[in-house]
Amino acid sequence: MSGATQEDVARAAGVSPATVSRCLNTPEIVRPALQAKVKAAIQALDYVPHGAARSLASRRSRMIGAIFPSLDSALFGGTLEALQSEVAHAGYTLVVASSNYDTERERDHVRTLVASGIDALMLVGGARDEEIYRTIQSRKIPYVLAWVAAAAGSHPCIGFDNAAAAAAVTHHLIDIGHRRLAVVSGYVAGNDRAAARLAGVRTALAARGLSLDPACVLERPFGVESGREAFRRLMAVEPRPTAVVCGAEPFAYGAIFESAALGLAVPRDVSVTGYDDYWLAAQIAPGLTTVRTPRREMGRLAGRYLLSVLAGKAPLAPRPLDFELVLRGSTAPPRA
Amino acid sequence: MSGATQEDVARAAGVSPATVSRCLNTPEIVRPALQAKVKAAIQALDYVPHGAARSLASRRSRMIGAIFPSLDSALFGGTLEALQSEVAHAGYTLVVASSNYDTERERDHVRTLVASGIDALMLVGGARDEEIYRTIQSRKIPYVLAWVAAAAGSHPCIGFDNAAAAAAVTHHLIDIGHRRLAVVSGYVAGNDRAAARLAGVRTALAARGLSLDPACVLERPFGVESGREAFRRLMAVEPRPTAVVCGAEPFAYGAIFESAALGLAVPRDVSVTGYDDYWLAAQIAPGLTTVRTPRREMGRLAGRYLLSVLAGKAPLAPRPLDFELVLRGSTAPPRA
DNA sequence: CGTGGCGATGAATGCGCTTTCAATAAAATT
DNA sequence: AATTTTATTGAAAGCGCATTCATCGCCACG
Repeated sequence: MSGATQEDVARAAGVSPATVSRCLNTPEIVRPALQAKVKAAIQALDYVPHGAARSLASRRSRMIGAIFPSLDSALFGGTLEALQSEVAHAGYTLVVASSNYDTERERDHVRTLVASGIDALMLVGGARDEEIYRTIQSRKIPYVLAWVAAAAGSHPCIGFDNAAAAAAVTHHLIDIGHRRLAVVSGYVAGNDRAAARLAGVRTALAARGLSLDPACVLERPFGVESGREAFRRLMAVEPRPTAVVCGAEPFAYGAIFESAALGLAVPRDVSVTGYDDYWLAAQIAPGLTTVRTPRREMGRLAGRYLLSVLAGKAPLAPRPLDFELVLRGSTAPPRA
Repeated sequence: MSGATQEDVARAAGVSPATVSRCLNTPEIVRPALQAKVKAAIQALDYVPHGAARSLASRRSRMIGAIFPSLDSALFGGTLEALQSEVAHAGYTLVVASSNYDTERERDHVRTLVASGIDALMLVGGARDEEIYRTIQSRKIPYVLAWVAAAAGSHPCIGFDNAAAAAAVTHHLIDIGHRRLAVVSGYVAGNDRAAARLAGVRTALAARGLSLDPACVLERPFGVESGREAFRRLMAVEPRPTAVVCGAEPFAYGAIFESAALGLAVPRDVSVTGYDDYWLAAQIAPGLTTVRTPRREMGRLAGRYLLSVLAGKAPLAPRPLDFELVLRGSTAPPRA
């Protein structure tokens, strides 16, 4: 009913359970003849090894956990898909959870995942309670932080430099003549990516002797609607900013859509930049100047990193990944 | 190191391991006094029950599996998020995999997930080898098919009627005067949602004595680029169709973007409809006439359904969920 | 003051598998 | 040909927990 056991297979194949186990785990040390018999028995009985029993005996669950701030947005889809594919390829199974950008919930999920026996864990970003890290480290569970290049406390990271990417966008705007910038950012509390991006803008401005008008920095929940609303508000600031740097792409789409509603032309009246480079950035009119983030790459490499730690290989020290500034039509010099 | 065991806790609390177990699983049958001591010991030792051992002894893993055709697209994000949230709320852990719209790979994942001991399983759609169903059923694993309302063989489904939704869109077009429709569809092989949608269009047309010109039915991989290319090709068909029904929303976005490139006006020169109603449908100009699908609802209810089966409660026979035809600016009567 | 009954606890068993460890057969060495 | 390796296999011991089953107080009741 609930499946044949190793012993059933052993009996059917006329060998010991140990041999069946070895056929599955270290086939190279069992004679081909026996192996064939065992394989046949497995087929005949439709034997599927019992995962829990395996985990218990071997102390490895072959499961890897991942907690994302959200599973709904397009943001992490690529990372998730790539991660899943990578670990599945190595025979691992992916356990996911969504923290909803909530540290409390993330903590609970870490607990649950650790209890469920995951062998390794991927988290997004580095901003969280030390307690969470302790929980993971005390169990000696390999982990990696995705979407950031460096986190306080030197945790292993697979990501890019969020601040540098935001700075690159900002420098571009300054280079083409903008002086009054505005920023639409995600909430920076508990979100070090958002914080780094905002900081990157500030750094870039400071390097040119400029700064952000506090009225021109808006924190909003992610979403196009937020982008529209924020853009509307920013366009009412006096003196009006000539460029709006969006810390997440949906804000930028919202800004561009709202500009039409406001009778403003992008980039003639105001420049807009995004952050991530989704497909829409290239399709929308005007095309969105943005920074392309290595979303899938992060999933792939995070998986690879964890797998190699699990395999006992010393993984390469993860280097920051590249981003790419993509110039399109949404940015232009400000009107004289 | 790898954590205290039940026995350690028992010793620390001066009780038997059995009592510790009961404190965790059936606290109502252990005296408050003892319970307090055990809880204290658990705290002190930072005891986390070993999931695999638990599963092995109890024959339940508290894990639920889900296999999606894709994890990257926005398509299933809402369903995934809702499902995860629902099962996590009940103390279950979600194991995901992506089949990449590939039946072979799906089969492998089912095997892996079953082996890893999931208690229940969610799949998308009903088009797959009987063998897969046998694998699941022989293990008596509760399962549910999402995104469809009914599948061959009367499997439990949580979804809406894809054909009816496509038919609703089609009837709308016919009602406002269209007679020459075109369809951009996903590959129908191995994708019963795509197939049902295409069939729904055909049914609706047939009900009015109309039919599809074979040259006006294009199957494409999902994506905006496909939509653009397909739209371009359809606009070259003679006589040119007056409306393009897209079986997936990205096709529709592609069509609308391409129409601008072609110098065609939507809906004046050609009407376009979508399928799913993403946020972009309401933001784009013209707004996209489409059908809103209950994406999150499906995840929530699929989770709830599986949980209630696991709890031994007879779940309500799942009824088809509602979709909603959303009329916006991308459809209008054809030019006379 | 004695007895049946019930609720709470402990002892013991086994879930299905991996993994030493010992045993055997085959191959290699002298 | 005798002996040492080496390559395979089997026997058996848990892995950490849930779960009977038996036990022991304790209270209600007689």
